[in-house]
Amino acid sequence: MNILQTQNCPECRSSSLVDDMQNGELICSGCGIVVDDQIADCGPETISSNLEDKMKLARATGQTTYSQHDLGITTEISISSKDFSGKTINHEVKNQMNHLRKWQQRVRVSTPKERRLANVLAKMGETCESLNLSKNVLETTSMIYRNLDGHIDVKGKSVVCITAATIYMACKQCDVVRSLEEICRGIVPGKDVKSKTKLAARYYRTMVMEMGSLKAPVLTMDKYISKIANTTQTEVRVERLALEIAEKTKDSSISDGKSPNGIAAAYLYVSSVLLGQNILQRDVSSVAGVTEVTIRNRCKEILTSHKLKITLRPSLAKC
DNA sequence: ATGGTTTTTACTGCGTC
DNA sequence: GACGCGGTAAAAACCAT
Repeated sequence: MNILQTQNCPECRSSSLVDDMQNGELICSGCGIVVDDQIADCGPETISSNLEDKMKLARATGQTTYSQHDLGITTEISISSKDFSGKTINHEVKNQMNHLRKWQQRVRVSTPKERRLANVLAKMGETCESLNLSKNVLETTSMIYRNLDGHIDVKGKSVVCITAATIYMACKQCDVVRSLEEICRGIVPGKDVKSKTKLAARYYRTMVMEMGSLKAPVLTMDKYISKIANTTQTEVRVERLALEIAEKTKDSSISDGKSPNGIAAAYLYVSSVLLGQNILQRDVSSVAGVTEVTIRNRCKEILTSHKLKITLRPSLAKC
């Protein structure tokens, strides 16, 4: 209960009016009469510090999502056979409700544009789930697609490839390392991945050109190194050394035009050898998706490129 | 379509266990 | 002999023009 100072009691002129929010009444604490009833509760939904209680007492979720075409704020007509007070609904009303529900579902996606949006967003949801991408990435993907709609003519473009290109961009924005091919494999498992990747790459280029490079940040080498290190379960100190060497050699031009995966794999391999933790070239190359030859070539470049003051094992020094 | 660059494939030999 | 590594040449893939 709160004491209100702005109003006086019409009976005793007392200024100590209190509101009983539970019953929606305004009461005079002097004479006890109800000054006003059915008053609106303008206060916070709940003062509980417990999240669970807050959720229970909340009037609405207060959350919208870009990953649904209607932002997730649609009205659903439930299939319950009881009304709000628990009384059973009679047969005639029930039929009417079924009819309403059917039409409500139809008008939710009314225009072809909305239908396409719903379709693409559903595909994005499925893909992010199968690729184990976080909700954050899905939301970013959805938002990028919505922004895209005005800039690029998505009509007639492959839903699968647009989805892949958008998720790829969202991953970059969220600092998640996923190659376009990985994403395409998640959408169309099995054959056809190559051609889909190619088309998705074309769409991605168009997107970057239209939306500007700020929307598509370039992933730094440390992200690639960490990803390979995590997948190969490399020791932390090896990863740390790899990151350190990468930092020292970042100014040299060894990474120009080379695949970042190969360079990251080489950094890790060099580090493991230096620390006496012999990771096999075969293992690190298969995780990085490059061949052993590529790793060897990158190793050579790393070791010869810079003034790295490192002592090499005789066998390594040869290269 | 073309030419340059990078990566892959396939093969080889060497050293170590 | 098996294994891991390093080297090489040719082919394939990629990319900018």
